[in-house]
Amino acid sequence: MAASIREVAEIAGVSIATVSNVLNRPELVADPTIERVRAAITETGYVPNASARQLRVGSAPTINVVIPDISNPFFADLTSGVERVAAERDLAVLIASTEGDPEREARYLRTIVEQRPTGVLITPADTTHDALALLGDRLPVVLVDRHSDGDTSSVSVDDVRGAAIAVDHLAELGHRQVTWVVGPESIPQCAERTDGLTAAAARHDIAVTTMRVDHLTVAEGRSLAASLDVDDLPTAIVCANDLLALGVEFALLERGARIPDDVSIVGFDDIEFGAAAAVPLTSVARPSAELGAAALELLLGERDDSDHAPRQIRF
Amino acid sequence: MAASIREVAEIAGVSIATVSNVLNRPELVADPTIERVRAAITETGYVPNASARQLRVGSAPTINVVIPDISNPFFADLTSGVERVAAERDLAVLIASTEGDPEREARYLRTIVEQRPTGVLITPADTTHDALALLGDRLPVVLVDRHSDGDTSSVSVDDVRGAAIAVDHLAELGHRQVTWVVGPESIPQCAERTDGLTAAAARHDIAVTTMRVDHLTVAEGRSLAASLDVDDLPTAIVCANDLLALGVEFALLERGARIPDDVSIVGFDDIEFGAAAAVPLTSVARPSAELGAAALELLLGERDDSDHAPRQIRF
DNA sequence: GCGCCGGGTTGAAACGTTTCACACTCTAGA
DNA sequence: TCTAGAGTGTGAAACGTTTCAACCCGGCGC
Repeated sequence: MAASIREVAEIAGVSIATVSNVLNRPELVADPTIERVRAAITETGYVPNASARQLRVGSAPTINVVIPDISNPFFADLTSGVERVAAERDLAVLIASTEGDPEREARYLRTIVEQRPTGVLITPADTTHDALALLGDRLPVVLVDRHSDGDTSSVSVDDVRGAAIAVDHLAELGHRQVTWVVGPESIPQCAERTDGLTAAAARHDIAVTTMRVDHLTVAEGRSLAASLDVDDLPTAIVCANDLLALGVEFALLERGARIPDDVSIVGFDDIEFGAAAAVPLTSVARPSAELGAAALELLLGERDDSDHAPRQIRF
Repeated sequence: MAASIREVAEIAGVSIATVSNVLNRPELVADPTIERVRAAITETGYVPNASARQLRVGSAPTINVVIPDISNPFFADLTSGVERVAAERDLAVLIASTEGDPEREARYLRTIVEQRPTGVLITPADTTHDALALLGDRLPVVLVDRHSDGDTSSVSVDDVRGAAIAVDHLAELGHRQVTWVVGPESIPQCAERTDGLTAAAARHDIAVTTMRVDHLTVAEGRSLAASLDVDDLPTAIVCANDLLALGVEFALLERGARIPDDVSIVGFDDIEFGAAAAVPLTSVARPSAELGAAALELLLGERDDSDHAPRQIRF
């Protein structure tokens, strides 16, 4: 049905090799021939078949991005950083969202490996890295927003330091205690931020109360805040990300708390929604788009250098 | 480098056809043989090459979703509806975000056509449908959240009616005038809602003031609200989507307006963030996930029936 | 007049699958 | 004893590209 390179060649009166050359290395072809082939292409509405090309060439001009949650603006921003540098290199970016489900993640990775893309950027759903085992060393991979311990490259943020910044800030404002709202320790961000926060709190002699939630979402933040005694609030609440923080803030505002007079709320990621909230969220910014861009650049650089030493970049 | 079906066949002592059968139609193969082939597969770490398969079969087990803005929760939800039904059919869902840029959209569509996926779901960036011309009738396509005039199938929402619902609601509350905050008319949703709103307003004898923004984002909502006189607010503001509405709400709250006492704000889409806002947003709900699911089902149904009559579904 | 060069073009192999038609071996029934 | 048919397995073609080696041909230097 769809026109193939053979028909184009026939109409233009050349061989299929020449058609291929017109498409990929026009400098080898005489001008009038190029002309004729181009005409034949538009006449037939020919579109090259990517599968055939990839089969021959060995890999697809494609970057797959695997993230846990597409509705988290942090990941949306990250993706746009990836897309920016991909566009320069004529690579298409394909996004898959695992909803934090390791099984789904595995499914996606399996089909991705079958696809033989140029590379994969992944933020694994949890810390148990068997996800990577699936990829093996079959494909160039860079971990994004996860620090790796040496075998794979990664681009991440120094979350220990980030948490310290948050605490320093609160200490400066005179707080003597904070409540730390955090997700499961299997998410590395949570673990690192817990470390950074407790260390910094100890340094400033600040007391920490920890509350745990299952997911880093607005809804969980809300329901957690519902369990707080609004007449006996801590002076400061630090949340493991902005979604949580927004949830907490909304719920508390609703129940009549004044922010930041009664309680200071701090989040992580600095998403656009946070700045736009009723009481703009104080947040430890993380360079999401830069993170994505750097990850892809690292990936591409690594692919070109045969020198395969994995690198870890920290922001 | 990567093991191919040939090596597996050799190790298992069978032909490649048999390996292929083990993978795709195991009922044709004797149990002990299956066993042997499976062992060879794990031994070699064989992963089938999707390009080769697709080249042979003609299409990839893949659905491409093209949307204007991945950070709009409405589209994120829509996508998750698509993923749900895709998972049942063992199809992978790949998302591309055009950021409302028609040129980018064109680029994506070009590579998608080359990929020969099972189908494409698209919310075109603007109303001038040359995007579809690119696809031609090469691929099964369903328009999502856009109504089409007959040549292609589509799944959309009756926005005229939605706008009417909003106005009816306001009329019931006793409002005599509304301010309508809307994006460019080239976005069909905006146009339809404008129609529905003005018609319904006329019916209720309500005065409409229209204000126009360029993008349907929180940021635009904020800056628009900044231009309002906070001491002389309209009694009701209807915004073309929830992002705008949230922006307006946040900006007005910040400037001391009381909501809903001073002014009622109504949005469209009923995104999770809206419900979670300081003053929960009143919003005309739209079944985002259902929209996505229905679109994919329509697409698949159409592919199977050779009966090619395009259908338009309205929620 | 000869050999060489280089620009332009092409034939054919190769990429890794799926699938169709066919072949082989048994068993059961006539 | 012969045949039909079920149950397994296989050889080879086909999918649509890219690329390499080879070819053709006209012009140039000798």
